[in-house]
Amino acid sequence: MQAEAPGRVQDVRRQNLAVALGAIQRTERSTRAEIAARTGLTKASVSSLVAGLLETGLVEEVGVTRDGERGRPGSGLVLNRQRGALGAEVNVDYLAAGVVDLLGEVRVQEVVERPPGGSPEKILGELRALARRVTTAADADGMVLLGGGLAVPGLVDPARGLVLTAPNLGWRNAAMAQQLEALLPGAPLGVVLSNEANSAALAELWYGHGSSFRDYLYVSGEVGVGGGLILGSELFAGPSGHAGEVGHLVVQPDGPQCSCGGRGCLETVAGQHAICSAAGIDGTSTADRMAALLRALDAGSPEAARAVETAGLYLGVALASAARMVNVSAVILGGHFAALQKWIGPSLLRSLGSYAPGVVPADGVAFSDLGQTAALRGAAGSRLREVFASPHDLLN
Amino acid sequence: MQAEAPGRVQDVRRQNLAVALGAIQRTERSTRAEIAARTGLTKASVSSLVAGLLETGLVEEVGVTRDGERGRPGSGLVLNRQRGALGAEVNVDYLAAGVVDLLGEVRVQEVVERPPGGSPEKILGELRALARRVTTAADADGMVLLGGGLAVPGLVDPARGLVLTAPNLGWRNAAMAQQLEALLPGAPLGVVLSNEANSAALAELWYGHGSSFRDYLYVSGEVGVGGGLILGSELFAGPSGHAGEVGHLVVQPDGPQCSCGGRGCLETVAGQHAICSAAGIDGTSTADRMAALLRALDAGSPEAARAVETAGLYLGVALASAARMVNVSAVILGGHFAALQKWIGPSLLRSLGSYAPGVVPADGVAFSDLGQTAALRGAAGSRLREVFASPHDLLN
DNA sequence: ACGAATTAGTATGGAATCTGAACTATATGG
DNA sequence: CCATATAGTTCAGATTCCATACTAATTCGT
Repeated sequence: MQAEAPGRVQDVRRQNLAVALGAIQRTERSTRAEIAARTGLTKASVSSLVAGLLETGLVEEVGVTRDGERGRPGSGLVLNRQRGALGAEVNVDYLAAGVVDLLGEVRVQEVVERPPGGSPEKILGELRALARRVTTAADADGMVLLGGGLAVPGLVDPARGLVLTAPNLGWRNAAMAQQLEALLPGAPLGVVLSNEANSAALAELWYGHGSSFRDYLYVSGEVGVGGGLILGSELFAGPSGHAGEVGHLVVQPDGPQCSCGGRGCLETVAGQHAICSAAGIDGTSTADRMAALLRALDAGSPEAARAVETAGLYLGVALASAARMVNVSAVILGGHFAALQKWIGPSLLRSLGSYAPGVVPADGVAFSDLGQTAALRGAAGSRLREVFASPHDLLN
Repeated sequence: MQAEAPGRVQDVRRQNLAVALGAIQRTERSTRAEIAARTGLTKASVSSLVAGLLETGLVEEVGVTRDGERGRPGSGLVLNRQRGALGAEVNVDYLAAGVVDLLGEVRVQEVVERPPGGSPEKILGELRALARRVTTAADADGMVLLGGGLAVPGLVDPARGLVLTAPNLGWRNAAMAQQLEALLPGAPLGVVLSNEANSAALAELWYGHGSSFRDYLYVSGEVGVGGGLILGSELFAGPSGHAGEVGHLVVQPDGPQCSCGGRGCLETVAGQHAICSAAGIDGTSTADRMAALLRALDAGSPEAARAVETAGLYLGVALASAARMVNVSAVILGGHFAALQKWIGPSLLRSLGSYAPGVVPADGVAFSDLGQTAALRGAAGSRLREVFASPHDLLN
């Protein structure tokens, strides 16, 4: 019995605005009558709700549509493609920004490679310039941006605009509320932080394999191994916001020390550094080493193949446990795991089948094909989702 | 965007009835004015809501209460202790039933030891006789039972009244909707099935260490190792209802075969059978063997101590992973783990600290002291919680 | 002992919002 | 060109909340 807030009569309208908007979102073109039929609201209510939605600017009335054969045609209602959200990502060796419209389509997008390192202020300055280019382009297209999301590879506190820790960026307790606001000055919903793996998991839901799975564990293979958990088509963040972190599940009780202080974590055998080292590959930057690893695999290097196979084996151990723990039957692999699909897939499947038979079937394992801008899309998408969840907030 | 139901004006009242009832539940004795102050509802609304609650019979008006110094005293409102729910449990070697009132107090309770084995029909026949004794006693006390819960050590489908699998009972796809109804004929909310570990986890929340933790993993050590996950003071069941099953997390990638088909599961090293075997203890029944184990430990047997220590070590491995996966920082151990607290505690803490330092601190590890009737209380309690969540349903 | 002050609870009117039924608007089809 | 069908609007009625005013019951101060 947590402190439940009392309901007001007005809350009913809040909810029904969202219900009506949801109905419009789910089809290419709706009419009021259709919305009434699908939601169970009366025509009268829908009329009134649609009037409200038109006022928010989220919905547009387009010409008449003849749906059936006889009778008066309805007037078409569609989502306004001139409304959208900014998505951005700071990662170890690149910055990215883009604009996604209400239909979920990426309208503008730009990725800038950059050498690793730099203070939060410096990097956000660069990102700001990038964001300005992107939003200016969107503006020229007549778009209005309602809010934005910024994904970073680390733990965040979205409410306070704080990056708690981002080990691979070298950030710790970075307060960035002001810089976030500066990315999208005056936007109704502001810009909020999110975790890169979580955003990528959501991008997968909306733009990737989400059509096949409602519940899955997304595993992002970067320098570290991150994770995002999608349950019931929603991100499940856990009590303090970082559930799904598979990178530090214990897969080798007597394995090597991990940077987290633990021992035998998945990351120590399946992270990019670990795989490259095991394959005997070195180089200056991580990106270079990964490229070299792929070349070695293509060239048929048995050493490289064995390194990746081992990673797949332990990935299977971790995913077997993880899937049982949260009761999901699907896994989506992104980042370097997606790039290594051909080589890591077989040992992963074998391992999953042997450690948790029947839990994650072979067709429950998928590899992402969203590429580098997954997190950006997820970050923007989650802000759009907020809009869909409470359109009322856009009515002054 | 799942199919959201439209809201009606009446739903506001549904919610506010629950809010008002919640306010009454949280204090020993309330007045209308107090409820208004605490919930934010107006006095007028509270008056009307309380009238409704009185009609459900869940709340009683008791004499006037002088709360402050001056002014008209309020009329006291308390939960009706004559309303309650039946809780029952079928376990490998005992049956249990009891009645819990709205205050959460156990009013009647009875446990019957019985030899393992028997068809679902036979066992539910015995349980029915037990339930009748208990409900008759409650009836004599003037109690009205609104519903009931039956906990079983296995996976259940509460909606269809089905026990999917209960390996230690030897049940599989047992349909028991009729027998459930017969346990409490004509009760407004019927009797529903639940998983034993989940119910025990909830009992811990309401009657045990729940006052210290809002988020924790409960681990039930029985013949198998079960688990229940509490997040935000709610049971988290996962997409298909069996999240939190720590018994089959992989703790030894090259460990022995498990009955689940996997390999190196926690259950193969920390289940009752596994511990007793490792300690070199045999006997006819599991209960006998556990008793012998405790005697051996008390007598200082190094073999027994080592067996339990090993179990604690691997329990730590599993819990380190589990806690990270769902992002909780507390663990409550029940069943034989509670009984073995003195011997298993140190190695468990050591292991947790070494595999996931900082994730589950030492004061995040607690041992249950609810004993055998935890599941019964949890099962009844969850039905009562339903009543508190929607008192409206009890109005004609 | 009695009125002022204080607090509890109820009654009444107004606002928001849904429903249902009646009504208007605009098509198709013989 | 009128019957039929479908879309959308209007309006009265129901529900439930809030705000305010009112009545009820008690303590405090003189």
